[in-house]
Amino acid sequence: MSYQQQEKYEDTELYRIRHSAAHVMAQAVMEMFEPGEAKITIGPPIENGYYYDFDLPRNLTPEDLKAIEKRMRQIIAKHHPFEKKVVNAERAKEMFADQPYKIELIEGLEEGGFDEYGEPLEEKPEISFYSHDTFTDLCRGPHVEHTGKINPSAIKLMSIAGAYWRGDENKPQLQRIYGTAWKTSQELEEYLHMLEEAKKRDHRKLGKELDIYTFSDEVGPGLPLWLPNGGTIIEELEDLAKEVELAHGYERVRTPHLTKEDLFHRSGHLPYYAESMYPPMDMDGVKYYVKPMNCPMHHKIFDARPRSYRDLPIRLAEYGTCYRFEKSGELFGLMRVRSMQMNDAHIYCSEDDFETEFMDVIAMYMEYFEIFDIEKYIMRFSTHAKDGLGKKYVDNERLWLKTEEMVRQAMQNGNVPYVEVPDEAAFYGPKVDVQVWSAIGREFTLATNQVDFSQPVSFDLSFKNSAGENETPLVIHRAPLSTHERMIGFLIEHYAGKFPVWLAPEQARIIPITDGQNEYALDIESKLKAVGVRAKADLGSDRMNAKIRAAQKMQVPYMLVVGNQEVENQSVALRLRDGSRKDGTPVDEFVSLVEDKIATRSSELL
RNA sequence: GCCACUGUAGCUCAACGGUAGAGCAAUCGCUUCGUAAGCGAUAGGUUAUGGGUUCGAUUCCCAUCAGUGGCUCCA
Repeated sequence: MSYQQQEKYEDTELYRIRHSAAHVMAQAVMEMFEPGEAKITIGPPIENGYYYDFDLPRNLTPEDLKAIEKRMRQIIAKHHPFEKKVVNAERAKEMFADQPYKIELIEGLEEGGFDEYGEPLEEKPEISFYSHDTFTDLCRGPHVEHTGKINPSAIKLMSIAGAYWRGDENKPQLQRIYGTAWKTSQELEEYLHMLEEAKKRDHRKLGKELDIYTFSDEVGPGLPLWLPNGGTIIEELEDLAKEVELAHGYERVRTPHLTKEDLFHRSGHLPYYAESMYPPMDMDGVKYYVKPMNCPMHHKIFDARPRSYRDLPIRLAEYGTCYRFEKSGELFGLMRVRSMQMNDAHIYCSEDDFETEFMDVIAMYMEYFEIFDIEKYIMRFSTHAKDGLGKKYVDNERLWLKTEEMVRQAMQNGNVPYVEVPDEAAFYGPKVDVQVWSAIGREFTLATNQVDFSQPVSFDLSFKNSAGENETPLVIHRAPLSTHERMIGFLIEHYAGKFPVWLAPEQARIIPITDGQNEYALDIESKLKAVGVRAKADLGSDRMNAKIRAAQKMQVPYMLVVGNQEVENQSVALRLRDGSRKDGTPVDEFVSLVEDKIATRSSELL
């Protein structure tokens, strides 16, 4: 995603090193096959490295990767210069006569139309080649002066993957090799170390270790089962949502998981969203669908009685359970699942109220981000694309342009930084998504704020305005806390399992030093439970050290070690999960400390 | 869905043609200990599932299922 990268990346030496490494890799791969057998496509630098896509007569293996990497080092050692040559299209096509993908690219350039990803270009570019040693590639550069400028001890081939030509699943599938390249071996080591560290906080690993969720083959892929610890976190998130939504004037509703097909025809889901829906079940000739979104039911609640402008805005909230049939390869731990519970709400408002309502949702994001200390994110404003009208998007260009301008104005007036991305909207309107990254660097949408000018019309929603006329409301779909699945997946990684006290499944563990203090430990446990603290006394026969270790591994924020001394003073030897200690803390003092941290949803332990 | 890889006890891994083994967790004893692993014993597996090759399959082959890395797609 281009907006992730600094504009300047393309001007850096690292960019040229990676781009050149891609060419060197392509040479090494070409040498493994008879002339004309291997087809080259594109090989750009990306964040942290580069890739190159090939169409090859056989599949590459991990052993090939080692051989390719070895050959790359040999090529690098020869210090082959990179030479640029500008040619006309005719000559270019001659040179790449046996490279159909290159011919396609040259034709794109010739027509002045398209770059290597098939994206339109502003002006007709020149056609240039870069050659080094035996390898020549259609390429606009830039490169390093010669292959020796690539540090042979700072490169590594990372993985083999499939990728569609021009990212189109209807086009041939290519083999992609990902590589990384740095200036120094130390930078490479740091990068690899960073990847290792990221794996440790992967929610799939931590979610298992912390007993938050599980999957069962018998239940099905993408259908997570929340363990008690996960259930606790869900309860806390819902309590937070209830509080905040009450303060922002929302009302809570409840709707079924299942509806007749007609409702989804009317909403537009069946024409535009059918691919992502579970197939219907047939009841006496009537088809019922499990809901992929809650909106149609909320619309019917709005429509349950006549509405006046005085009632507006109406804000209906529900932690609704939805089911979406995501393709099998798209599933990803908790972050991408087939059953999910959304922090959903629909705001019905007039056009005049739109900006206030839309910005109030953005303000709600900010409130949440502050609570969770979320700092790294991007607001992405997704708009329609003209040629998707009637296919991906409801066919009403006038309303698309109008509502997009309303959102743009609202964001600008509110001074909210955002990037605008065409052709990413929901089928019913433009949206502003909050993009974040998983521990392993995968980007995904956390929260969303969407405009809908389509469903209110198809549902015949209306209210009486002050002039006594019927007016169609706008609908805002919003999910600041995402879904439980994605939010908790994200939070596990965000906190690396060290949840703030209010979210921690177990908030305090009491550890008696010998069983002589068991009774005292149980006393403290019930004192804490009485004020709503999730506490547990560990009365096992392990030594204290082992009990501490067990509590540490579960990231319990507070460990209360109690021996004879503590019993005498009515105190606890407080140990925090960061290893620090506050011995001799009076029990009452600890109780009020933990109560305060929970009540204020503090990120601090002390 | 597509391409590649992987699938052994709850977890992390070993054995890789001669009918499975360790550590941790669990259970039961012993231990009663001052801030990240005390000691011992017991139990736990039709080696994802279903076929095939073989005298013999966890190991080789095929299919299915699931997971992983990507692509596509998304809260």
